[in-house]
Amino acid sequence: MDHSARPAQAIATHCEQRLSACGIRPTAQRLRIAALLLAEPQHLSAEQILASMRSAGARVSKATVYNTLNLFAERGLIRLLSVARSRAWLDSNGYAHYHFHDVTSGALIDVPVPEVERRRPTTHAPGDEFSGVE
Amino acid sequence: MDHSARPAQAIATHCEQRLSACGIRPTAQRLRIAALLLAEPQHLSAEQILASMRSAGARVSKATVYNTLNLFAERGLIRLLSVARSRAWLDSNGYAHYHFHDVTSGALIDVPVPEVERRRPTTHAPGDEFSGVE
DNA sequence: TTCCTTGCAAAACTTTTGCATTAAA
DNA sequence: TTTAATGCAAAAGTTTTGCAAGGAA
Repeated sequence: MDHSARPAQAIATHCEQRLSACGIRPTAQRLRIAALLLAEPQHLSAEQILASMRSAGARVSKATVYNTLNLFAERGLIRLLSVARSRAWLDSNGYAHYHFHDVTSGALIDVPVPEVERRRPTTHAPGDEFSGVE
Repeated sequence: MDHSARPAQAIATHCEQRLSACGIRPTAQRLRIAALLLAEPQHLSAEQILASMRSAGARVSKATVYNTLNLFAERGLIRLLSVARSRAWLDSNGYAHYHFHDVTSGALIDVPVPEVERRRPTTHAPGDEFSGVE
């Protein structure tokens, strides 16, 4: 008898519901990728996902993994943990500050610490949306 | 008369001192890269630095830019703003948490919000060093 | 001279794209 | 059947590496 907290069938059903809720057709590959990412909180690179799926016997291509990840991120199902397409370097001896990531433009905006602490519920420009806190 | 806050000469001297303080020989290319990064807080990609230097008339190669940036980061002069060599994807509907980046192993560690709030001055494993807050 | 730095080109690696094939509604 | 998703391979983009040439101590 299987004593694991969440049987495979329950996970599959859960993933299917979440994909459908986002208007994503639940294909076999997408369900497997979703199961990996949504089963428990974790950070995976595209390469890790590909390797994991293949070692589990799934036939899947790099392109599909990237397509799927980008689709999931676009629909808000997952989040991308790297800010820019390329890496960014900055002076470490500057003032203490947070980074705000403008998801639309990809820009990275410095915000001084006091400003964040004091004005938590602040105003937004029209159309601004809250994406998440890193 | 030049009314800019920091004359070019002052910036150059300042950069030279900071490089020397880190045991980095202050060559022409390194000083130009340092001037870009240290003049004011900003985030630059390697490509932006290269383009900026070349449009300013400097003769510099990609390899030198990367070598220099990696050297600066290694010596603690600047910081790298992307966590992993590759991008990472994660479930956005997980619990609220921070990310701790293990600089040595490159691992990304989840830490629940309450744990951070309550135990700010916590213990460290021997050899752990504090790298910075993002 | 000796050691370190640089530039160039090629290699390694990550992500995207084009297109024929396959699977889902 | 009609549309959308997949796999493959090639392309595009980013970062690293090897090595000869150049510069500083």
